[in-house]
Amino acid sequence: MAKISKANITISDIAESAGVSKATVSRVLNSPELVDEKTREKIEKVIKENHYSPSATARNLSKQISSTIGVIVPEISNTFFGELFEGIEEITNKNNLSLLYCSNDDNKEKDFKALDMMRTQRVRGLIYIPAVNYKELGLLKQVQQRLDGLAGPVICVDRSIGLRCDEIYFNDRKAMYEAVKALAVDGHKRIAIINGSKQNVLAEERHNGYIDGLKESGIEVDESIIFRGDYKYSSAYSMTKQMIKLENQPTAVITCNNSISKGFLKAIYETGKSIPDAYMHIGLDKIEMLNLLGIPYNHIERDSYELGKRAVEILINRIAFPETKLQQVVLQAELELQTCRLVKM
Amino acid sequence: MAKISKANITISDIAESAGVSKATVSRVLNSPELVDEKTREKIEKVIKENHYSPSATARNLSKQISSTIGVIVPEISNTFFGELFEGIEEITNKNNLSLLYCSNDDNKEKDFKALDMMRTQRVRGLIYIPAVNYKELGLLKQVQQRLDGLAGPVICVDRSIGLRCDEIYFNDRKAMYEAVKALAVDGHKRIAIINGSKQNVLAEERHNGYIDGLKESGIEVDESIIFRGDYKYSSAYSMTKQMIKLENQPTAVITCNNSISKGFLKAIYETGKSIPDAYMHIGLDKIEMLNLLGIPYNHIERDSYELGKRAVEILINRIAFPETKLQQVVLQAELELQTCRLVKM
DNA sequence: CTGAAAGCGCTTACAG
DNA sequence: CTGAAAGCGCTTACAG
Repeated sequence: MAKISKANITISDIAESAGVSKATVSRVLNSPELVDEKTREKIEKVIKENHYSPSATARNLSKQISSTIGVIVPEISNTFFGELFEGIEEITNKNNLSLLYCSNDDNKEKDFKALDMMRTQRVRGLIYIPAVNYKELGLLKQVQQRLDGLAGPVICVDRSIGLRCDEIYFNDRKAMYEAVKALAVDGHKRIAIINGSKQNVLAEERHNGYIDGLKESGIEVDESIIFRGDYKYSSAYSMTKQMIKLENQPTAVITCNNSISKGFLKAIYETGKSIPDAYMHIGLDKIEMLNLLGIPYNHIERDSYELGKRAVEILINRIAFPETKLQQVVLQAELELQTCRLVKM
Repeated sequence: MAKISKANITISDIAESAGVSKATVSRVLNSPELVDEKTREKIEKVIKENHYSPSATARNLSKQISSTIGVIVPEISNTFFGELFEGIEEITNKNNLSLLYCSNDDNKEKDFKALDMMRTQRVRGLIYIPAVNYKELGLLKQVQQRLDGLAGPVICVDRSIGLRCDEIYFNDRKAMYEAVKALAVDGHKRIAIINGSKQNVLAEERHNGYIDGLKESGIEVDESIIFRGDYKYSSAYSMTKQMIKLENQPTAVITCNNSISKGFLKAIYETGKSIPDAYMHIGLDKIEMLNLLGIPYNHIERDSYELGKRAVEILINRIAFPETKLQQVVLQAELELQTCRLVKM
């Protein structure tokens, strides 16, 4: 039982060195209780001495199953997804699953490429945030086909686009509805919204919630203060600049994601205006920096860390029980109206 | 050549359906130029019709080499690492490499577990940010042994702790030196520093740069305004509160990472003070929110996106040319003294 | 409790 | 240009 002098030690080397068969070594690795204590100890010693660690590749091939979970996310540098991803990692790590990462940059081509990779890698399950609203584009079938071709189940996160798989997302429509109502109760009659494009499912959800809220509050819809661009900082920035020039000004503004909120604030700030003096404001998602600095910031809070954790749990459950009915989990976003005073700049 | 009706289509199914051998199918997958055009077209048709995609697991085992790169990062929700990770993903994606992700939470145990996983997964190469300063802990050999046991080369990123592998990091010492000098030139003689712990390599680097700067400027070192906690928000917050109570106040403060800067600003803000009226301030790393809002913020800028891209490039190069000499790449951090005016809160 | 053998889905050196 | 065969490093049903 001298040290094995080889670069890549395999199960055969261990078996030989311990004077047993590969099968027995494999058993101490997988079901040690089946192996006689003395043989087991001997084998374990050889394994330890040689720092042997079995190849996941070989095991996966043999078992016809992999131990890695795939995750496809738009972009990790947006805090919402960063925290989502951390939640995911916490649970996969606890369950000794590896994590294969791919970003799709909200881009259809990259998304397809990512899906193909997950396929080829035979991931055990996939956590999937679709890049775009494929339903709108008439590409839903193509995507569904790709999901069906995967080796494991899929959970679709954050964006519900009608895919046949488990889903988990926030109730953005309701949250928006409540935001509008809160503003209306506060006396606001002209409530602007800066939102993403009509192709985006979430933007539509949020738009509908906004309309719900107006109707419920008896406020007429005014297209001139409904702004739709994309979910990027720069688009929100220029729409805000436009808004500021409007004859008939809104008194309150709702911004539909983090980047939009930032673009909005930047434009306001640059113009020498301040919140809430110029407009009452409610943003979607917290902005960490404001929170850390203790600056009150009205927003809809969505716990994306929790979202990530729950998503993995559902996926693991689905892997264990493939036949149970598909589920849609809806998480509640919470309206956080702090002091109704934003940073005074 | 009817559609194959099976759940998991393999190369044998394709071969059979196309009336050729597995070897030939494999060739059209790997080196199509070796295959006769007509046979190739026939095979390609069958592949497409059946949406066949070869198993990376089987291929990896057969080729004795994997197509995934591992990455071990402290935490993705810190913007510095989030952007680093995006840089990494961009390059791996371009090179059709998959990315196996693990976080270590700046925690030794998780770090070891992550390394073991990378071993077992036989990653082609590893991008590694060590959780802690193992040299200090006398565990360098253990870590080195783990790195040596990996299937591929390693690039150590952001923290140089004396590991035998390629390295890339920022010249923090020089950046700190320059920050101190800039403040001294501006007339400051009492320059405080809020820094991470002595166990942390980077904290030591930064500390040394600070001392260099003082010496060069003929300023005596004053221990009472050198604060060392950890790199967390809360620690910086309480140290700042302490600092504010000091008899002999500093006139300028340097904070040694993002979280520390935030804790510092929060404490300053809460006390009703403002920057730069109370203290001139230089932080390490940008703070996105301040930047977006157009609020001037003196800081040392480190492009972590670039760091990530370069790291992968070096790793890919090392994989291609294993025998070339190990390299240490030092990136320059840049002092950005905007208007020397920070947010007025 | 243990071993020999077949098999997982590929690749590739070899022969033709 | 193509195929048969061996091999990659495991697991597991089967026999003993």
